[in-house]
Amino acid sequence: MDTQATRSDAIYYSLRRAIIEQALLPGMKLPEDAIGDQFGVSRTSVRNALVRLNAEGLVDIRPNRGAAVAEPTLEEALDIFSLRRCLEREVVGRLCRSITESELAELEAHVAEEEKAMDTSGPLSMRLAGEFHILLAELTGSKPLVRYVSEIVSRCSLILALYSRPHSGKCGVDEHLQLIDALRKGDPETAMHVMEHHLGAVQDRAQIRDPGEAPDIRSILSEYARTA
Amino acid sequence: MDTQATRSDAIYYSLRRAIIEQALLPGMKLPEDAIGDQFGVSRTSVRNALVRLNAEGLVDIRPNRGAAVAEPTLEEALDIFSLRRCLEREVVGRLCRSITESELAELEAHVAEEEKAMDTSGPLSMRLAGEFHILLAELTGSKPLVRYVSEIVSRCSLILALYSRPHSGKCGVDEHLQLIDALRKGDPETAMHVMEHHLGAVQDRAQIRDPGEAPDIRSILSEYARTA
DNA sequence: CACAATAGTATCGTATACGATCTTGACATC
DNA sequence: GATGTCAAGATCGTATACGATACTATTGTG
Repeated sequence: MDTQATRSDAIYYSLRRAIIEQALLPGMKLPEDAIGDQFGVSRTSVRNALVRLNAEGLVDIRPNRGAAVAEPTLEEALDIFSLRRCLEREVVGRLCRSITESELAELEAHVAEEEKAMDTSGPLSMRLAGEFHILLAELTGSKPLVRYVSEIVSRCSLILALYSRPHSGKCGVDEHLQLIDALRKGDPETAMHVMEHHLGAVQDRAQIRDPGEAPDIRSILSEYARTA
Repeated sequence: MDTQATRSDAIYYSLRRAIIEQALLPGMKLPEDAIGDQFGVSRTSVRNALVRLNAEGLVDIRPNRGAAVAEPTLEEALDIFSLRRCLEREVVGRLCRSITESELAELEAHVAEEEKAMDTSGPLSMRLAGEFHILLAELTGSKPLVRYVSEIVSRCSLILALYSRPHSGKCGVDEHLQLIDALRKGDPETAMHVMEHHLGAVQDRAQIRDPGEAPDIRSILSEYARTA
């Protein structure tokens, strides 16, 4: 996982992480040259990565006008959250009748990491919060489901970047623990209800916020180029 | 819609259609050179298209070993159908409280086309059957939902190509009409039930089939190169 | 002074080229 | 006869180059 098979992959994962951690904010332009320079690769590899990010809705590509971090409208944001509910209900439903104690332990370990990261910087804890949901999806063993949940969760990060206020400290750790408890009991009704409540809470953080000015893309990506 | 903005787009849509209409069967190799030759473009544009198709699960790309039409395992197939139920339930639920009479007419017009195509070749009627579901998603007005349903429906075509028998004549036209009736009544319960039943019927066509031999990719694509 | 035309720059879309990796088939060896 | 080795060909990943398109700032005109 340290070095990817291809350079395109490396760029893809780096950009993805940069977007999810909100280092690259919605609306920010993503010029192929600048990114290529920063990562030390040609435009070809960058384009490949951008195409993929576009396919999963994290990046908008307008012909001959370049790529930019997607800016979901408020309307799209509501759709996406609605879809997320739909998908995560499916996840919870499947897990209730299949989850094992060791998998529950895995989830608890993840939440422990979340708690540890709560003190430190926002980006990490934001990413971990999302990855909890992706981990849930992975435990279903359904690759397509993982793909969709990953995608949706990423886009929700984007939405929170656009519409949420600075964001509250806890970031849902308690709710994650509640969910684990519900899964352990194996009762779909309560589990789904907890999930529903949790997602509602996440969504409720959405609120208008002004975009602010655009800093230099190279300085932002210098952090991400190292770990590519 | 006749000519796409970029060549990559043209290739993308052509390949996509070829896969959905089962001209390109699961497992078939997709060499960049051969496709580029056939469409009269360079590998660059073909690659771009293949990356996109890979992102939506229609094509597998293995590093340094080329692309091939995806071959969902039986297990993945079940997952995908389960996901499809989940998504289309969402679609139907939304439509029940928003659909207008003119939209219903639009659906009926589409089914009329399906009926007309029933006599002709399989590929067309198979594509139309899928597009009915995509049209449903479009009527929700939710772009993300359309994207996901399109993706899932395409992959279901792939699955039917792999696992279904020659395929029955009606192909669900009656069920589509039933669904429209249910939507007109605006009752979510019956509508979802009808949808559930319909998808169950589609899924039940799944059955093992042997892959057969691989014909020349150029001759298959000559048909699709014209309309690119 | 406001606004349209235009030249210059930045950025993208695509083709081509080259090295790297994988596949295939022949040959040698056990 | 089975298996391992290696060379030739096929195919891919990536860099680079060039024409096309969109953006920007300057200049000229009403």
